[in-house]
Amino acid sequence: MRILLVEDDRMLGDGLQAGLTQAGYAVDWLRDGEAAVSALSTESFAAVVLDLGLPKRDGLSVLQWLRGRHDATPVLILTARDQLEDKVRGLDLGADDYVLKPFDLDEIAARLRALVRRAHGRPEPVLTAGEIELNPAARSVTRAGQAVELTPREFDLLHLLLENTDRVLTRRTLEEQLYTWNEAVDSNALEVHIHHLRRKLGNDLIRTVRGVGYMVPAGTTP
Amino acid sequence: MRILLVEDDRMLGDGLQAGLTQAGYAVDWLRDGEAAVSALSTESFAAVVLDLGLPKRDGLSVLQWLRGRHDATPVLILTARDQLEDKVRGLDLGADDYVLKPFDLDEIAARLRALVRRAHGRPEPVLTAGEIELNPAARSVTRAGQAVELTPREFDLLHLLLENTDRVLTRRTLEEQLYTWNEAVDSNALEVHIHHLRRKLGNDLIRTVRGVGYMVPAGTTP
DNA sequence: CCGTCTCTTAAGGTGCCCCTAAGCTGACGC
DNA sequence: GCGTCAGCTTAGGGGCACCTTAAGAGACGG
Repeated sequence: MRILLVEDDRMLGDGLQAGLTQAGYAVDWLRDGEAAVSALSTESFAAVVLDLGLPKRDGLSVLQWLRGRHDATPVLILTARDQLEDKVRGLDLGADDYVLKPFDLDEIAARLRALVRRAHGRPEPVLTAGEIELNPAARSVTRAGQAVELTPREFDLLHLLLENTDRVLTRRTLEEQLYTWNEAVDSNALEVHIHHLRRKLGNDLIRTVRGVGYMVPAGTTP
Repeated sequence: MRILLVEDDRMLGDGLQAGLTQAGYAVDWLRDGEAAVSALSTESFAAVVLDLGLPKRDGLSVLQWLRGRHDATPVLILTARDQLEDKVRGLDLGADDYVLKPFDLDEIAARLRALVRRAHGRPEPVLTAGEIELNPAARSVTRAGQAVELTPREFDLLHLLLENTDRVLTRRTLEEQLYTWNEAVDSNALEVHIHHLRRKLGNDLIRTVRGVGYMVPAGTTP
């Protein structure tokens, strides 16, 4: 289990590295924010232990950058007790947990374990097509990383299409799935929803197969 | 099971000692902070019941000293209702639980039991979402560092939601978890509790997913 | 036994979503 | 090039899910 430790204080860093190594982690120790960003952009870690006061690039900035590229690597923040403001801002920026100075090594190890378990334990299945991503658990959709708001019907319809990429779904099939039982619609409601989806997600995503139905091509944008 | 009681009030201390002894604990009762530090540095206890207003050395100071030497002995803090600030600081300093004056002996005994049990395993991590923090052990919630009082139902509901951030929980799921199979409520009780939570914690925390249920987004507020 | 706190129930209001419908556009066949 | 048809686009009204509020039932402690 490889983790990244970012801490500029020599004494603290040394102690943390020793302790975390003892706890069974493979620890990479860097001293400034820029090095951290560089490492995080090329390598993968099970978690990051991040001090806030860093040379060259602040810890919060590193965190923000990390989350900005949709990297969900668990981040444990080290902060002084009197800097509650930083703590709150860190959590807002997407930190997973924090530990106050002075540190308890056991506590840090325990929290790391919890973080890794939480992050690793449930990989949420995500459906993708081109730049579109759909997360069924969160009922959320993103386009090129940007969140897109869909209504329930729109979401269900897109969900169906993404579960059957590269396969044409007939209008009949779609309506049967969307409208349970007997509330069959006798209008062009389906077309309207397709239209709304295209407005929000781009015209290239859903292809019309004339006389049959609709299809979403798999893989990258065709 | 030996525990340390630190309380300067004669009446209170006497009552607590009697009650806790009755509950099956071996109780050492000390009257001031310095004596407590002295005892804690040489002896081992299954838990500490700590009043905050103490002669010679303040309770919080004792707690800080204890945690400073990486002693993970469970600490239950006794505090007056109007000193919420102390409570929050105590939890930040590593207290495991707190009880408000006036005390209920049964409650204290129960919490002690829970503390000791948990000490053998691992403390539950704090759940966070945005500026909200929930401490399952203490059953406490803070918003931007400020303590927020929740009723039991409200707390349980929030707990469920925070354990599943970024995942939509259906109304059905929530009701099944909140109300043990004996009785499913056939009203909008859930909606009312959601409403109350929003009043206390802000409207942005809990998102309605129409036709499905509720969800609290992890990390920053979208 | 009374006051307080909490939870449920119920009613009324509201905003959003979804269907409908009707006109429009582009494709295909002749 | 024109007719026809499938699908596209737009707008509006109605319904329903959810919100909000208030009050009574129940639990608990004094």
